[in-house]
Parts: sequence; C-alpha cells; structure tokens
Amino acid sequence: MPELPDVEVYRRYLDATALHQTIERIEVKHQRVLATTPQKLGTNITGHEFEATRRHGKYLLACADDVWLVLHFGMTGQLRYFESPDQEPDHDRLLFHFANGHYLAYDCQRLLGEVDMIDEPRQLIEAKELGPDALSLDFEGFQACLAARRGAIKTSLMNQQILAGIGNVYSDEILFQARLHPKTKVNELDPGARHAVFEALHDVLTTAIDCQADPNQFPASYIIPRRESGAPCPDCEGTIQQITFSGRNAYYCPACQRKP
DNA sequence: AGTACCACCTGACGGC
DNA sequence: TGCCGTCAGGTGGTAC
Repeated sequence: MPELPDVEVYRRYLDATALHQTIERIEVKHQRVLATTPQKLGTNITGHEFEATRRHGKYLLACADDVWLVLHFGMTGQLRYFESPDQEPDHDRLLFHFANGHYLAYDCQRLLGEVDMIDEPRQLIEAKELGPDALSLDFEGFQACLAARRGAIKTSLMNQQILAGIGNVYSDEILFQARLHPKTKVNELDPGARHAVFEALHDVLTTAIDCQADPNQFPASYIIPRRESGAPCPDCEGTIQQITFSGRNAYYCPACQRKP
C-alpha cells in the first residue's frame, strides 16, 4: 500500500534508473489511470526527458521540461524499469519507451492509481487540498496541523488534507511506537503525547525509507509485520487486536496502547 | 467538525 | 474443479 515511505522509495528508484533519458514514446495501456489525455501526454513529454523528481505525501512528481508528471499509486501501484520486453510487469498501465531501448512501467493492478500532468507542483497541492508533507514538518508545524482537531488521532494522521503521506498501515505503526490507542481524541493529547506522536511519525517514516519500505527489513520492535489479529505484540506478552472504524482496520496492542 | 458507509477495482483465499 | 462471497485500503462522495 504505497504511503509516503513507499513513494519515496519509488522516487529514488526513478532517479536511479530513468532520469536524463529521451522518452521516445508513451504507451497508454489502460486509459482509466489517466487523468489527462494520451494526446497531451504525447505532445508535452515525448521527445523530452525526466530531469528531476519531487514527492509530496503519496504523490510522486517528475519534471519533463515545462510540465510535471504526477503519479499516484492507489493501493497497488509501482514503478518498474526494465531492459527487455519480456520483463514487462503484469499490470502495466503506462509504458515509457526510452531512446536507449529501455522502459519504465507504471504498474497498477487494481487501477486505483492516477497519472496526471500539470504545469507546477503547487497545482497538485491546491487541487487536492493537501496538507504539508509529513516529513517536512517540525514539531511546531505538526502541532499547528492538529490544532483544530477533535476526532480520533488515527483519523487525523490519515487525513491527507491535514498532513500528507500517512495511510492506514503507517498510522498504526506511528501510534504503536507512540503507545497511543488509535481512538485517542486529538484534543485530549497532552504536550508529552503530542511530542511522542511527532517523534514516532518522524522515526517510523525515516526508518521505513531506510528499509526500502520493505516490512521484512523493519526493526523487530515494529508492529507492521504483525498486522494480524492474534499476532504476538513485539513489546509485551499481549496480542494484537483489530478494530474497525470508518470502514477500515486498525491494528494495535490493547496492553501497550491503552483505551483513552 | 466528525463519523459512517458506499463505490471504484482486481486477485487471493476460504467455503462448499 | 469451479463458483461465490469477502477482503485488502487509497480516495472521494453522500448523508447525518
């Protein structure tokens, strides 16, 4: 589930593989993921090259001369750079052909991702009304984001309009590391707890990026590899529990993360 | 402002 | 063997 760390790993992957190569052709394999038209993509990007990338929350941006390609990965999106056609991934929806004969695929099994083209990165932030990128915040900025909030902390962390980049999976990890119950009300967090959430947010996101967003490489103290009802808690004798709210699953340890 | 619930979408998985 | 219901969780919409 591509959240901030996954998308940052994709960004570095694109930087390491596909920068500064002339794009000869863009093959649209599935129209549904395109928020723009194949014609506009072709006109503005064919013949150019990706020069630089950025990321805001779960969005990856790639600059090609005068335009920015915007990639969102939905639940199942990923990037694949490959050298010969037989390495083409199963669900590529957009395929960039480079002049050197290599390819970059935007692969998205469930078609919930979206690719768009804009003139300036700020257009993305305005259009989607995104909050600041979660990793760009200092503690003051983080506090400002939470200032007017009264609902459950997990809901606020996952709200892209408040701060961008955190989804269901990483919000569970942040709250586990901060030892806070997911339903704790934001307005009931004391300054110490706010600090704990901020520290956990920063630690978890940077650690996950360092681990290539691969749960197999995460520290043993992490709950993400155990997001399963009845799994052992990494920190106590308790077991992980699942609760549903607003239609999604939250996993937590009832012993470590007490009820508010 | 918050919360609940639905839809989009595909493939994996369990039950029969 | 194969059909069916359920689930995964990002975003966005509606209703209360």
